[in-house]
Amino acid sequence: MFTGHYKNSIDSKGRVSIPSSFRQVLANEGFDSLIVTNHFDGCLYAYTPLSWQNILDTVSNLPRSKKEVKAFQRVVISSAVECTLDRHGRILIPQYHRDEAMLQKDVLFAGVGTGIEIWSKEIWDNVLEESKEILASSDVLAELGL
Amino acid sequence: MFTGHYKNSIDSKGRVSIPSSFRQVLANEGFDSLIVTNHFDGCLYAYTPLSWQNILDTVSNLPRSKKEVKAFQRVVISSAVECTLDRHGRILIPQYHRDEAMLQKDVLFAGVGTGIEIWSKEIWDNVLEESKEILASSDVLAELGL
DNA sequence: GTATATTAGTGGTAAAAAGTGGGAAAAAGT
DNA sequence: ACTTTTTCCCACTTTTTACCACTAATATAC
Repeated sequence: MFTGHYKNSIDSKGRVSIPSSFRQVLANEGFDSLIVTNHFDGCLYAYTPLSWQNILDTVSNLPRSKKEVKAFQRVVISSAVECTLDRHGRILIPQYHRDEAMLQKDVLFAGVGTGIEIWSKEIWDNVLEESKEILASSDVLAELGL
Repeated sequence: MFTGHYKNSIDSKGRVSIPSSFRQVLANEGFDSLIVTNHFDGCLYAYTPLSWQNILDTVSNLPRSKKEVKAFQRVVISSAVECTLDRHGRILIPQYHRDEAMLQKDVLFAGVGTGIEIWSKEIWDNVLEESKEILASSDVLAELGL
């Protein structure tokens, strides 16, 4: 499970270090790569190879005639890249993903349990505030038993 | 069960001693670490590894498409860090948590049964007063069977 | 009541790990 | 065959972690 959040910086080649805590989670599962995809709300989302396979399996059993399925395939699946960690624990994020998520300098990695959200620091700050408000003004937590 | 409250001081590196009474509770359960998270009302909240695992399990079975679930993941899960006690019984509280809870010098640990609230002493004093007033001016307790 | 032993809490330093930047070799594309 | 892009490797800086020493407080023994 990925938890915690960390800020690292992306260099001119598009390389960023994966926070070491996340690398340990990966290593425990026996992996040395992440699947990075678009996440249609301003961030990128990184899956472990295992959890990505689950997504692929789920989708392949859905009817392509449904327009939402097609949309998912086009946005998420066709943007997915397997990024292998280099010997210092960095991945290379393709240009189109950097553009999509507006990654320029400070990159924020947020562990959200089964995966990792990848944000531009500035955008993350705003999203986090919004999220706090959502939690504060809602009884969902109680309903969920949290 | 964590009970009582204790004041310790945080140093420039972000280290604080966990009150020894709490350490004994942890040790009895066979643990030497706490999971520290945001508690979106001015304090931090520390779980035992066991009770934190329950939270994770609950959340990982919820649909990420719901906005409250995402909010919870972003605020709570992506703020969670496992803090291992050093040989003197201290934990290291990350900068972002210190900022969030405005921990500067005096840190107050309040045992609230299943977990521990971590407050800046000054804020705690106020919250405690407010809490007393809430109790004094309400019959909810009776309704709750207390 | 004083002295001694034990435990709790605090602060600093040195070693290790994590993160960052650049250059050379290899591969791909033209 | 040459240019451009990508990948791999090395060197450096910063941060983190582990270790050690000290003070204060509490409890125990005389």
